[in-house]
Amino acid sequence: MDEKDELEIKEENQSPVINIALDTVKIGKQALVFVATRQSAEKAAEEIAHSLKLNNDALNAAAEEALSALARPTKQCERLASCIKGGSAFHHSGLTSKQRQLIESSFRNGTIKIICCTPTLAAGVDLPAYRAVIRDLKRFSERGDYGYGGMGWIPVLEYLQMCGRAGRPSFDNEGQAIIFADSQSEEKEVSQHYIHGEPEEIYSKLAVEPVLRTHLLSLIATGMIGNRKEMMDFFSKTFWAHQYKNLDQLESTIERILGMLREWEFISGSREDSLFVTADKIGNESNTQPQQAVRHDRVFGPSLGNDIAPEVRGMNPMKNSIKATPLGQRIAELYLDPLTAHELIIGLSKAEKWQGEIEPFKLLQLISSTLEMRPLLRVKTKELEEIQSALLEQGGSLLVEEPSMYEEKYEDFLASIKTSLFFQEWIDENDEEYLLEKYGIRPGEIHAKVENADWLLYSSVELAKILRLQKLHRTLAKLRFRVQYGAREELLPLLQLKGIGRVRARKLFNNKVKTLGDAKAADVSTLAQILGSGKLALDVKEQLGQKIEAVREGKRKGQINLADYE
DNA sequence: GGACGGTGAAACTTCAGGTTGCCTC
DNA sequence: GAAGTTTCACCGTCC
Repeated sequence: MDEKDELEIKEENQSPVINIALDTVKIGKQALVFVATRQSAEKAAEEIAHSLKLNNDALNAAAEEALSALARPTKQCERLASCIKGGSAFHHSGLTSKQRQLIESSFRNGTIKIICCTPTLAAGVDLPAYRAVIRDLKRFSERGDYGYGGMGWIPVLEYLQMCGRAGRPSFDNEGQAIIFADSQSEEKEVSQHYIHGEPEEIYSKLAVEPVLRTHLLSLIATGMIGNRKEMMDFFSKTFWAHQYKNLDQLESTIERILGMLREWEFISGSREDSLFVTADKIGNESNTQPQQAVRHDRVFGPSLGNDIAPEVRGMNPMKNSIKATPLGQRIAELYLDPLTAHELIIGLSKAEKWQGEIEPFKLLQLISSTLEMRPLLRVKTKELEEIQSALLEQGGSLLVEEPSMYEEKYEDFLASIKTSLFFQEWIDENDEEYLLEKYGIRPGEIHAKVENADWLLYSSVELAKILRLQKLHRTLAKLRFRVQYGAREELLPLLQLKGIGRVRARKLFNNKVKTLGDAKAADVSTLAQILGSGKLALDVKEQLGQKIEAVREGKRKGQINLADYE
C-alpha cells in the first residue's frame, strides 16, 4: 500500500490489535499478528477470539482436532482449542507439529481468520494473509545488541521477513504490513529505521569457534584439506575471508584449533612436518588451553599469529601430512562439535569405569551439558532450591565436573540438572501435561529436546563403539530407546512392535502382557480389548506370527535395534 | 461479625527459532 | 525493558 493512503480502522475495542483483527475479518480477509513471546501470542489470540466470536462447525471441528493432538490434552491444548472456536489461533514452537500443521491448513482454507505468532511464521511460509500486523518491534535478549541483556529492536531483516508474509502473489494482489508506535517521536524513529531503513549487513558465521571447529575437522575428514596450502586455499575463498580480509588472524586461529584436534586425537600427523601447533606453543595471549576451550559462541579474539613457533611456521606447506583418525572421522560424520565429542569421551570413559551399571540420570546430565543441547531449561527462581537439592542427592558423583557456584557457568550447570531431571521424568513415563506444569516445557519443545537427545545418545553409542567401551554400549542403547519413547525399561520389548508406543505398551504391560511371548500367547480378542482396536490387535499378531527376529529388524523409521547390543 | 468475592495496585517473573545423526515405513 | 502473572490489601455484599 502507498504510505500516503490512510488506513481507517474503526475503534471497536481499546486494543488496536483487536480493532485491526475485527476490521480484517469484516473486509473478508485474514491476518498474521507477530508478537515477541509465546505467552504474548497465546494471550493475544485469546483476546482476539473473545472479540471475534465466530464459532461455526468448521472451527469446532478444528478445535476438537487441536485438543486431541495428545493422549491427554495439556492446558495449552485447551487454550488453543478455545481460541480456534472463536476464529483465531496462536502458533509457536511449543505446539506439537500436528497442531502447527492443523493451524496452517485451517488458515489456508479460510477457517481460522487470525494467527498470533512468534517468528515461527516469519519466513518461508505461503499463507493467505492480507495483513501482517507486527505488534512487537522490540524483543528481549540475554545478550542484547550491545552485549548486555534487555529489550532491543528486532533486525530490519526480520521485520522485512514478517512484512513479506502479507499479500502473497498466490492469494492476493496486494497486502498490508502494519506496525505500531507508542508516541510521535517513536513513530518517526520506527519509520526511519524500519520503513525507510536499510537491512543489516550479513556477516559470516565461520568466525564462531564451534562452527569453525566442526568444519575444520570435517574438511580434514573428507580429505579436502591435507596440508597448509590446501587449508589456506580453501579458507581464502570463503565469505569470511572475503569480508574480513585478515588471513593472518584466520590462519592463527585455525592453527590453534588444529592443536586441540590433535591433542584430542581426532587428527594425526607428525609434529615436525605438519601444520600443527601444539597446545603449549599457543594461547599465551588468550590463555586458552585446549582442555578449557571456550564454550560460548565466541568470535575470534586478538591475533595469535606471532605466538606461533617459527619452526612450525616454516614447515613444508605442500606436504600432505594431516589426516583424521578413525575417531575424528566418525565425529565429523556425526556433525558433532569436536569440543562436545571431547567432553562426551571424557564423560563416557568415566561411566565405563563405574561400578555396576551407571544410572541414566548421569548420562542424561552428560548430554545435557553439551553445546548441542542448548537452549537448556532455565531454572526459575522458585525452582532453585529444588534443583540444588536434586544436585545434592547426586553427591558430587556426576560425569561432568560441578563448577563453583561463584563461577559464571554455574547457572548453566544448574540448567543442565533441570534439563536432565526433565528427561528422567520423561523416561519415567510422565505425560506432557505433568511436564508442562512441573518444568514449564511445552509439548513441541519436548519433541525438539527428545530429538536432540536421541542424536547425542546415538553419537555416544558410536563413540563408545570406537573407543571399545563395551560396558556402556547396551546401557546407552537402552537409554536411547527409552528417550525416543519416553518409557520405562520394562516396556522396551513391547515397544519393538510397530503401532505400539508408550501409551499402548503401558496398557498391555498393566494387563499382564509384558513380553513379546506374552503377546504371542494372548488371544486376539484380549489384545483387541486392551488396545481398543481390533485392527491393531491383528496387526500385532501378524507381526508376532513372523519370525521374531524379522519383527525386531523391521520397525519404524530411525528406530534402533536392541538386538545389535545383545 | 465473619465468610466470600470482586477489584485494582504492587510485586514478581519471564522472555524466538531451528540444523545436524541414523534409517527406510 | 516490558508484558503477563501472581499476590495481596481493600472494599462491598450476603448470610
